[in-house]
Amino acid sequence: MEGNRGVGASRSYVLEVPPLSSPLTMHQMEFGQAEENLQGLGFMVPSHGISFPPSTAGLPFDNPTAVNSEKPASKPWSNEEVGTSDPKVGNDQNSSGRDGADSCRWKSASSEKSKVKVRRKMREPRFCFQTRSDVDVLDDGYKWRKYGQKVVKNSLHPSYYRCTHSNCRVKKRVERLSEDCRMVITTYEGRHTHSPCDDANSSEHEYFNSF
DNA sequence: CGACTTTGACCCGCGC
DNA sequence: GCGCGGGTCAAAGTCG
Repeated sequence: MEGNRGVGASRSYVLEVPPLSSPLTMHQMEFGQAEENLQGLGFMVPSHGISFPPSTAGLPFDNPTAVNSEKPASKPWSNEEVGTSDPKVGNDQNSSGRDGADSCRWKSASSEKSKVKVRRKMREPRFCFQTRSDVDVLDDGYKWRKYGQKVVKNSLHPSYYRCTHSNCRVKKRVERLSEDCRMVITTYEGRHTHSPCDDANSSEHEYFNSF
């Protein structure tokens, strides 16, 4: 797309994933420590109640290497509501969100459309960060189901994932930089309504639940 | 057989 | 208003 469609306030980070030790497993990582690292490094921990990179928070990385790296290509995600509409977003997400759409497809009735429009504008809070990894899908403790992939500009093949947990509408988008295939940009949208343990039985993931 | 992935089509928002 | 491009749907295919 030409113009930045409202380059959003999506937060972005760059994390370097150690090449070995399957970067995606949340192994023995000290999440608390990780968080400190993040903050110490200037990572922004949202203070307004949105889910910190839902599960991204404690990402499985020991050593985040860079900070606040803007996404290379402008991403169209206007994230204005990040700081303002969390509660609404949460409600929307839980009550009418896409699930509404699940039962009554949003492309059907015209009356629905108006709702949808509103909903569409009310984007979920988003977090994006970059990682250097050979694998696309980070094991953040949640279970994801791919629901789409598309070739877009400035990105090879962004994949779209949705949390498989019922009533959880969290989505994430995974894309690789065209310039550096090892760079993976993961964007989380929404907030988990359950703990990672519901999906993956790992005590480490309990940490995420605090967000 | 159920869960998941792939993929083409569709819809909508935004810039011009 | 039009066209482009991103995001999502859903049928079909694949896998365990």
